Amino acid sequence: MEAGPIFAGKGFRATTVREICEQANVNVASINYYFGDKRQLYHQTVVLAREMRVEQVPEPNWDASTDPEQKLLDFITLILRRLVAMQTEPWQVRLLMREILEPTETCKHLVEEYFRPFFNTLCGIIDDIVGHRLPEPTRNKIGFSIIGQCLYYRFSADMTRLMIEQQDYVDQYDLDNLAQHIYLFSLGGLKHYQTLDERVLKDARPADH
Amino acid sequence: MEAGPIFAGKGFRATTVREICEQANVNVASINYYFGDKRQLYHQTVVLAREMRVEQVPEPNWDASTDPEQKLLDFITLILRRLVAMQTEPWQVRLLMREILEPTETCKHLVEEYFRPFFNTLCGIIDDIVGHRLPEPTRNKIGFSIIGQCLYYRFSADMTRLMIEQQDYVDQYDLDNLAQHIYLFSLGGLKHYQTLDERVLKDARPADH
DNA sequence: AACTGTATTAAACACTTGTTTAATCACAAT
DNA sequence: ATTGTGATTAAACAAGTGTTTAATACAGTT
Repeated sequence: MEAGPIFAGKGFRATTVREICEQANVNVASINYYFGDKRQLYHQTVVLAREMRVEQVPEPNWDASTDPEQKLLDFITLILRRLVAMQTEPWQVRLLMREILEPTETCKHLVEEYFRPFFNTLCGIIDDIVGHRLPEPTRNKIGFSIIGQCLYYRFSADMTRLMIEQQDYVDQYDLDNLAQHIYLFSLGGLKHYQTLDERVLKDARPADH
Repeated sequence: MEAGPIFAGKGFRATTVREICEQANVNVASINYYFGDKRQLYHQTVVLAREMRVEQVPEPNWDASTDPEQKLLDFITLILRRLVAMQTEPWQVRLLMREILEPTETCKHLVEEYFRPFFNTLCGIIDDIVGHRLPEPTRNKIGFSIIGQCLYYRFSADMTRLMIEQQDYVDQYDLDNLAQHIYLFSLGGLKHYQTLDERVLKDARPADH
């Protein structure tokens, strides 16, 4: 499968079937013969990318005794490992990133099969740490805050590198360092909610007049 | 300038000069006559988009008495207003987003002229809240955590809408609601650093053996 | 050896792309 | 009225696009 890296690098539109076929040393007609058309090849490639990435970076195994804060750190590390590959960026990541940014039909499939259960796991961890059930929108937003921090280092990686010293990026933005930071920062945010949420929720929703 | 919305919607490559010219009711040769080629038109359009957006959403005016926590809330609101337009997404935002994700030469210009000073303002606010100077990499990462949370709701907006109930999105993810959440969450993260950073920094850097 | 179904190929097809050309137009200055 | 200059146009251009076709090659079966 030579299509992956090319789709990942240039997107669906900018990728030509001729380039793929040349890379794979097959005839231009092969894609239409085997996949129907270019679009279906793309769809198959995205699905494959997700499967490969999940396989490459498996989930941590927790048992009943694993405490929720450790789970949070593990989970953040998992996201960073899966979506935010550091030194070399595997094509699978960039391809999935494109789907998140500009969803095609393929993305619905990704959400149901992968993102939603993934997000639900995170929500469970949040509930465990806070100790009591937050209102669902609040809980979701906390989840998005954690994921958002992680995704930043993928989506904005190129720009971030333009912002800070090259050497700092190598030294201070490795995976464990980032995971540790996001963990600490998010734990702080969570604790803050834990102590404030009753008050805030009461204050934020006065009788609307 | 009819090129903006089209470039924003489909990207440089997928946009055709003929579509732009048709939209603008001018001849296909006009772009080459006025801008040289398609690429230079794109560059001009990005620069214009940034200028328009800054003008559309001006910075808040603070005085010496404004306390830093209020500044943080204002700043988060500013980012959300500028980059994460809610109901209707102006083309300027989507165009700038594309530059962040896949920087062209134009992006270097954006970083120096706009993003870097913007980020420095945020760093100043962080320093004020923490009360003492954090190590620069730590301080930067906190900044990226805050910006990352904001950008999430732009970059992943389409996907987020696939994840949660449509009605919840309308009710619970309006601009003020998000700003309030990101503010609270980030303030918690900051306070956590404020109390832990001396200890963490000592522990995290033992004699390397 | 003849047949069959699949795999592979070069070539052609129909269409779109960004850009260029050369002619025409508008209109102020002479 | 004529000239000159820049704006605007339809047409052409050359290169590239995804897809189709029809011919060929290659197995395995009868």
